[in-house]
Amino acid sequence: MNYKKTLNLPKTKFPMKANLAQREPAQLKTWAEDRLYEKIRELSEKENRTPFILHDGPPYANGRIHIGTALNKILKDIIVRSHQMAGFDAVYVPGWDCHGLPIEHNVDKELGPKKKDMSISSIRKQCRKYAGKFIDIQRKEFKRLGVMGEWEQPYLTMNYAYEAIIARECGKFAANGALFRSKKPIYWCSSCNTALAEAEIEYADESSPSIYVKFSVKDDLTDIIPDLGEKKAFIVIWTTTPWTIPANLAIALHPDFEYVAVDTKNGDVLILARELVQSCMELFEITDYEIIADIQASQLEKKVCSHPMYDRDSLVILGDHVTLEAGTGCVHTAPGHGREDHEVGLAYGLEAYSPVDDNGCFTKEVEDFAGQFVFDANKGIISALKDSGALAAQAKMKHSYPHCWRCKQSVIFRATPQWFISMDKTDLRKRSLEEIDRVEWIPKWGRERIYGMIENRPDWCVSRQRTWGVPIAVFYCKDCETVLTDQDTDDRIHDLFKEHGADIWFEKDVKDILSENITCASCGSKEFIKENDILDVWFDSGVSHAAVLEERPNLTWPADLYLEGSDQHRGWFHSSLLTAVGIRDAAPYKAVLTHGFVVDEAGKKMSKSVGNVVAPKEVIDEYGAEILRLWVSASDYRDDIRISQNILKQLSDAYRRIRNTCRFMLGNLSDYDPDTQSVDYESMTDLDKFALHRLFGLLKKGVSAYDRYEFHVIYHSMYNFCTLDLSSVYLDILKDRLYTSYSDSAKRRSAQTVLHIIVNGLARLMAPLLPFTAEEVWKYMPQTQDKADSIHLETFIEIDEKWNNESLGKKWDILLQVRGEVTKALEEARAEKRIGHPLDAVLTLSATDEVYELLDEYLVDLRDIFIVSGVSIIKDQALENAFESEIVSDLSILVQKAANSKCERCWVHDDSVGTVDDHPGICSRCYEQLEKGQLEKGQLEKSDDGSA
RNA sequence: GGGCCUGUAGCUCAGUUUCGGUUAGAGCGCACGCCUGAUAAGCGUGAGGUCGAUGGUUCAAAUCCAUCCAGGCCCA
Repeated sequence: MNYKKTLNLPKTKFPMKANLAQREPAQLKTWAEDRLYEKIRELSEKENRTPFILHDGPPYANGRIHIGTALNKILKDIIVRSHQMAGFDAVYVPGWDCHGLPIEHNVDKELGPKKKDMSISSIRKQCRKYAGKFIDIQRKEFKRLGVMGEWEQPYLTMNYAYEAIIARECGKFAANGALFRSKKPIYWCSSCNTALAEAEIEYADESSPSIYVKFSVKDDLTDIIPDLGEKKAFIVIWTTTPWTIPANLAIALHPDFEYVAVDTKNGDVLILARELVQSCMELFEITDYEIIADIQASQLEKKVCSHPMYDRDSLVILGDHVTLEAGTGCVHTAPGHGREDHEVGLAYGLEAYSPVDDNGCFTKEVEDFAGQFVFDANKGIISALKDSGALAAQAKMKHSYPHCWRCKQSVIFRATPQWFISMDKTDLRKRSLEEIDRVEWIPKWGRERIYGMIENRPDWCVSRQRTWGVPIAVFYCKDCETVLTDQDTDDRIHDLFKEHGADIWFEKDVKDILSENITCASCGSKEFIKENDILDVWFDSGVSHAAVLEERPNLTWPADLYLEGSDQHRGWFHSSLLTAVGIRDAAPYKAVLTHGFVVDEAGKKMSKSVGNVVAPKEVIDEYGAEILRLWVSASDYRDDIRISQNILKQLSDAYRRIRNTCRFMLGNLSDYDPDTQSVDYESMTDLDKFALHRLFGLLKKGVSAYDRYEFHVIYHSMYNFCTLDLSSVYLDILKDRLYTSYSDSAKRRSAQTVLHIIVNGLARLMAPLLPFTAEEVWKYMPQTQDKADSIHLETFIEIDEKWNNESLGKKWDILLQVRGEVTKALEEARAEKRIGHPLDAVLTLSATDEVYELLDEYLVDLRDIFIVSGVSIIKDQALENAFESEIVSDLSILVQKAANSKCERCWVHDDSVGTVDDHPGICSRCYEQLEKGQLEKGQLEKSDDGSA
């Protein structure tokens, strides 16, 4: 007889093969059709849940998503989902950053020469269209990752209402006095007649004049150079841009370098860095010289030199940017023509003097050279210096020089009027630093990072001479340049932008917007200039807290959490903090979480040229989004995280293991109704209680790990639970009970009750990490009265405190340790070919003390626990030829081949096999189950003899 | 060059903080074996680490200190 049919083997339609790449899109479609996200919102509202707001940092609407974007969005989704399941109302509004140079740049390229004939408005329309295209592309990609949110109502920084708020917030900075206009050097292309951004600069080698110039010191230096006598002291500078000499205002020395006075025996004493004396003297062709004094840079600070060409002073200042790599250690400083020059100049109150016009020609301020193109003027300037005796040496030098990306011409650095938000006029810096300490930074070092940046940053330059962005919507007085601050005007601008978008600014004249009776508060003038510069895009995204959190009724200000890569300490966290503190005097977030960057298996950054880039689409197509999510879940994202085929392969193996474990449990629940057939905790076997004890540990750990955003802890615990606690112990032991017991037996129902609790708890725990798989498991779980249509409408399982059974746990820890020794003993016997399957064996265990007591307590269960055909125990006696445990003291295990016949049904070797008349091939236990099982089903007519 | 961070088996992670303390753990992968009633599954056993390097403090260092190397982000 074939007894296999009499067993209760697992039965489920839950597919073993995940087929994620195909199944996921179908699942997404179903969720969308079922309006799952809306249902979650409705449920949350009905239950009046506490909101949890993760505010999305907007990705830039350009290009396809890369693996880093995927990481970021998946992390956000895990957090949103886990908070929803923890009982919050976790609304997620995704956003996009739409303005800015890269889009304008790409549109430029698409338009080509046509652009010249187009109006600002029509170029802006093209940019808007371009951004819209990539928003659609990225939205599809994000949705494909399983990220849930308000995809049909995202926030876009180019939405009219958003643009209106950008202008409004900027206006508030103008009103409170933080916004001011000042000159700052920027890259300028004289041939294209335009300002250039860093990203528009290409570097190429170029040959430039290299000159050394003597600046005579006006102040008396006899204190510093006692042997100076009647000789003249000069500070020598070096530069490769002679045309900036007319704009020289200072000479910078390094505060820590050693300087010396060199007597050149011709009446001059030259001051330069000690380390560079020799090389300079060779250059100057001076062979006879003598160092006559050591000088500290600080001794020269604020001394005054004469400009070598004009009747003007040049101040000696100190700066850390000075190097000894080339030159003299004394740096020619023209604050209008160099970034570092400008910054160090600010500290000494020097102006950004830049007597150069839009065409790159000197203005009329520059005697002798007015109207000359600066590069052409180099020659004349050099000869003028030579004539006046200020030129110490000249040469040519090849070096890397910035060029315009479009016309390839050399660019210049030139100070132009820019708009700034002051860090200090309104105590913005101080207040921001105070706010930083009210925010929770995760990991903790985030605080140091952003604190240092805010502490040291210069004023925020918010103006860009560009087209695609939101204008700095302010007017300033034509006569005195005072910024107009007028609430009515600001309100009107806001309303205009809200209705027409920011384009309106470029289409209207001053008089269209300003009412006629407005006068300058400072000088009474009625003439105003409409600013046409646009705002730094960091300002756009930086005010998202105002444009999104404050505007949408289902969101909160401040947000509970911002979550971005660690580059955003300089970026969005930073700009958001400044705009929020500047206007609202508080940080817009309660906590800030950062993640690292995705690197390759060797820890190197990804780059196209190296060829180590992993694209999300490829991973999704090959493995499924779920594997990408598992990768995010398994990694400690606070550091950089690695990805490679090898890692993905490993995760996909791990996924299969989790999936199969669930499948096996589902298979054993096919005939179980949780509503009517569940067994009370008190009536369960100890093994079942132990399984719940372990589940308790997993769930507690998992839920608290979600709370701390430590998802890799959940992944590892969950995975280890599946393999160690379930697969190799609980489920393995349970097989005999589940298969051989009759369907409705108490022992089987006890096991099924536990299995159902485990799948239920496990599926819910994994739902935020693996939303597709959790839903699939959910679908195949037994129906119950209160089971929601989707697992994502549920919360984490309610953890029953009585599952926590420490004393039982301790007993089973020992039993499992003994079991581990038993498997070793069995393996030894198997290697000696004495047995094959463990059920071929019977065991004799010798133990002492508490181990013996414990084994004695569980004696009848040991056969099941060890999955062998028989176990007997002896106390305090030696066993011949037995396996001696090295881990459990005084434990030895004798493995012998089972002598009894093997039951055809349960495969256990038992002495009752052959004693049942009608069924000579099976054991009495099986016969009993068979009988009860048949009775139950009413299938066995001849069993009504009263024996059952 | 500066600021912040990281480095533990081939891979993913524990252990490092606050308190230095047996032989540094787990799983995967790998090798070998068992089973064929989770079967494109399941079970078992085993081999893998000078804890990035060097120096120091200490009776004792993966853990504390210093320097260096490698890598990442942000500045310059």
